[in-house]
Amino acid sequence: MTTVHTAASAVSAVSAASAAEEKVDTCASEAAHPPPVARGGYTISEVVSHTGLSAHTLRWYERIGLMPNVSRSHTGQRRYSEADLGWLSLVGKLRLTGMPVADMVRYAELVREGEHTFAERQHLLTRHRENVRQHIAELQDTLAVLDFKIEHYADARRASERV
Amino acid sequence: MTTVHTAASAVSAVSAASAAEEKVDTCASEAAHPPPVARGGYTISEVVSHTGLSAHTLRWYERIGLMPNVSRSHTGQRRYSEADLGWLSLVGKLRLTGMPVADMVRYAELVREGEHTFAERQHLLTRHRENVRQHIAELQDTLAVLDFKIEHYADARRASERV
DNA sequence: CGCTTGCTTAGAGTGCACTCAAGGTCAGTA
DNA sequence: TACTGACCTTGAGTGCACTCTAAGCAAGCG
Repeated sequence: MTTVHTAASAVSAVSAASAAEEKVDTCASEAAHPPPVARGGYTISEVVSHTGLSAHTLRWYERIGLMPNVSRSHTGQRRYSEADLGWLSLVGKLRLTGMPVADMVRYAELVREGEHTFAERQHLLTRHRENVRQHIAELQDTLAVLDFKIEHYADARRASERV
Repeated sequence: MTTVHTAASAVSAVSAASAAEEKVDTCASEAAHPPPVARGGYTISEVVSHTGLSAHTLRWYERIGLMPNVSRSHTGQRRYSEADLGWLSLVGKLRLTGMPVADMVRYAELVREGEHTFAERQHLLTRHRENVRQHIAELQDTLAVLDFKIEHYADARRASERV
């Protein structure tokens, strides 16, 4: 039960939203089955059930600058946009692949700073991609060992049952 | 990210050594370059440089029951055997693939308890193998996103330079 | 009106996996 | 003999990523 246990599947549900990414059209239908956007965006509890992250974590992400510019209702409650969900999906992927929060915060800063940071963003992601590739190799290496050992135990058990 | 960042490359150095699984002959020349086994095993600092783990960590592994039965010199210093290095290599792999230390300790207990724990050992490793497989899938999912974004930044930069 | 539910904040607490500190023993060398 | 350096122990400290607490505000309902 390390960091990965809560909401792995839920986060991948969000990742579908991230494919859409940036330009979200704000002009959806207004009355029927009022989509969250008609009320100004998703509430925090909607985002919780959508992503599997806790409300605490969502607020904490905002506090540390990882989830900036979430808009508010007239009573100060958070209203998440589709773009916010897309960003959360990316953050979820980076998190699940072991990027430190500090690096994600740095990336978020770069995004806020505009297009002149493309080079650094590319560099940051490229570095992370290398880490991910290496980690995949380690995992596959381990998979081979696990296969071997599991087969070994299975063999030994079959042999002992036959006696 | 948790757990993965320190000493990743160094541990893979161990796995190379364990791949060899050198059956060291104890009857080597006594004076010249005495092999560690001739002195009763590897010292902790030799294991440190071999594995990339810190001496602190090696002692801590022993304290928590993850690295049992390390023999000692007549002055009480640790002497690691080849088998210990092999075990350490496995532990390194499990650790790099995110198995909680508690589970590794449990596995170590089962190994100590003997052959009647084969079923539970197999179960434990099988469960971990599933986690590893799922994690690989997540990593590859993320890799696709990273490729897409990196290419996007590269394109944008090429375009802006052409202007 | 009171109650519940759901949200707000800043700051403190938790769990994991180390990582270090303090004080000590022992072998080898000047 | 004095010193150096590698090793020993127990217990405390660190960094990360959450996770929870406490106190309070606002809306909806019987």
